[in-house]
Amino acid sequence: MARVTIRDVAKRVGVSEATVSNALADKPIVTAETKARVRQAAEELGYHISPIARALRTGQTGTVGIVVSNLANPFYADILLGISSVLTPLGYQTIICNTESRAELQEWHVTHLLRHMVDGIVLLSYSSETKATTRALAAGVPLVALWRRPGGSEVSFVGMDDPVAMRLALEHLWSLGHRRIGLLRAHAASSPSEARQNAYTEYLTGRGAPPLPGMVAGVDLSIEGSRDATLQMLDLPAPPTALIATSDLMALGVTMALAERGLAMPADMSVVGFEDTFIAGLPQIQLTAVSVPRRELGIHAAELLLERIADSSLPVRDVVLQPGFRIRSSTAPPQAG
Amino acid sequence: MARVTIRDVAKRVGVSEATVSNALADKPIVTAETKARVRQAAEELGYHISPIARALRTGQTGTVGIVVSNLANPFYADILLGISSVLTPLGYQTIICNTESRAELQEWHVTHLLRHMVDGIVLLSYSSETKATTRALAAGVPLVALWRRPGGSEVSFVGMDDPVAMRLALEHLWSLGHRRIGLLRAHAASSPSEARQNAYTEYLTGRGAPPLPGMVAGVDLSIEGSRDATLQMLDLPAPPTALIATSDLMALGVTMALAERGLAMPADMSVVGFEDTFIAGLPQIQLTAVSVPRRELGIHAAELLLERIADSSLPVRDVVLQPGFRIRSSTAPPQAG
DNA sequence: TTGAAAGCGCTACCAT
DNA sequence: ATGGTAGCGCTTTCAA
Repeated sequence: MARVTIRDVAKRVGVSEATVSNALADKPIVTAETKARVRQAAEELGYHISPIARALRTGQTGTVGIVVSNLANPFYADILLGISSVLTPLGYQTIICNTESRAELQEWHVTHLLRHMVDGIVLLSYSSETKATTRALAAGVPLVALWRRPGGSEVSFVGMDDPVAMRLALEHLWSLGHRRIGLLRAHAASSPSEARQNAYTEYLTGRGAPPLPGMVAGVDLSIEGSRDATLQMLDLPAPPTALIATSDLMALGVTMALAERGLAMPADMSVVGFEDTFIAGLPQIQLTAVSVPRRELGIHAAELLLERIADSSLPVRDVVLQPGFRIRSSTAPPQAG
Repeated sequence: MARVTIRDVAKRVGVSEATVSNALADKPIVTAETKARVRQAAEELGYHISPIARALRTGQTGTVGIVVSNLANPFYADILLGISSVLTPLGYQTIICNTESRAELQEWHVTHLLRHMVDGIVLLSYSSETKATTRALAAGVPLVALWRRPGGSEVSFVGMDDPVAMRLALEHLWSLGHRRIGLLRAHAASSPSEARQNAYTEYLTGRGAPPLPGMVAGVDLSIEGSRDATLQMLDLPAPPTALIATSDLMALGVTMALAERGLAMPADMSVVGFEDTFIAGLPQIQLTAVSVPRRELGIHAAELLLERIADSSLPVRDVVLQPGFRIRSSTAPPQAG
């Protein structure tokens, strides 16, 4: 059961290993006839190239790493699906690494991916630039940041138009008559989170209703975190009549808090989510939400990465996708009084 | 920026490459003092082993493959977390492959994992034995099946005690007074699905209430599939008063169907789910469910795999974990009449 | 157009 | 206890 090597094929055809290599790589230098004979023999022997040996020689492994903050979040899972939908058909293996949003795990994973000589890395919701990413760039390994933009440097970026997304949510609520609108934003100091808050402040200020203190809460992405933040907001002297949560999971946290206080949604509180995963569409949830084109985000990230793997001298690029908006039944006009 | 190799370290310390290799592998043959000097030099130069070169030589890559039927299902995501929680700290890279439950993609992924010389493969909800898995075993690559048991052969298996799980659900419903209990099982002819149906039939028959025709539906794992099946059951002359869905997502499909028909849960229909993911616990869902120890399943699978990676002569083993049961508000006594 | 041979970085053997 | 060296399977000059 020993492995079939290029040598076996060469012997079988009666040519050199070099010729087999060139033939299988479909190099123009080899005669069509020789190519045919080589392919035939390879087929018969069940030969397949060893990516490992090839990698040692060329430095190209045919694998790409994906570093993701939370694999168990359906939102990220959908994005991953988008990524592999382009990478897998091309024969790339994807090494998915989960970081639990922990900086040291991010670092660890990127370091290990580099040792394994991945051809490129997608940083999905990566918190910030690190020594490891710097090393990646220095080693010429292309990086694509997705969803969050880590500060600085030579990385391509795929994201959503956050100001537009925020305005979509605000316009909906404003037109329903809401004036005290709270915001639950991601706690981490990431660019999308900040862009959203800026758009939020700008919008409300522009309409003469600048947000009151306590109306913006920075939370982690967990359901519990948003639940707690919501409970705090409900204790404000003039609590919000509507809440914008910048992820579906956060919105679920809001609904938990409301349930605990015996408040009804949307009667007592309107809630707008972000993402619009399948959860938002469940009959019991029916969350009005900004919808994020998850698969498309993944697809674009993969394409940007491939582009730079093919030619690393290409400049980095940014792709910004437009959000949609889906009105369901978690929003309504505020109660009189 | 050329890579630091073992040769550089050897030169620096003034020993041979062989000694460096042995020292870093902590082989007892090397003096403690030499080891110290080698480690020191490696540190100073920023040397790290090349897993690729090592793999070419030893056949061990330090990577394991995970083939999963649906990455976007939070249930499987949780299991993956369990797997990596043991593999990652040990320095293993995990290559996660999504198959969308498609046989040809399963085959494709296993084949590619073998070419990449993974040290072992976890088959998470793998549908059936294939040429690729046979090849894996022939090549001496250990396989662990998780959740579903693919027919035959030399694979370790980690699963749940399905008969017990089913009885937990039935006992709960029976004691509430339900007698017409429907079952939504996975459509595929997998062993757990069948074990559950057998336990179901046996339980009800043993109590003199064998399931009527149409009370068991085989569905795919999607929300829509279960919705459709539920609608059909509701059209039966004597529709069930309770439904057991063998996954949380299926249970959500049931609730969709109920919502469409204007039926209330649990008043008009009790529903028991399987899995008990975070979705089941949401205030709007509150699904009574058999709870599956997802992380533990993953952890055991990883351990079984490591065991056989370390010593492939070890016999395959099975691990069967016990389910829990969580009563929430999707179940109640049947309505009078 | 094809072949011979070097070498990617490492480990395992055999000497010393 | 340490060193020399072959070779894992492949690609890539360079020569023929």
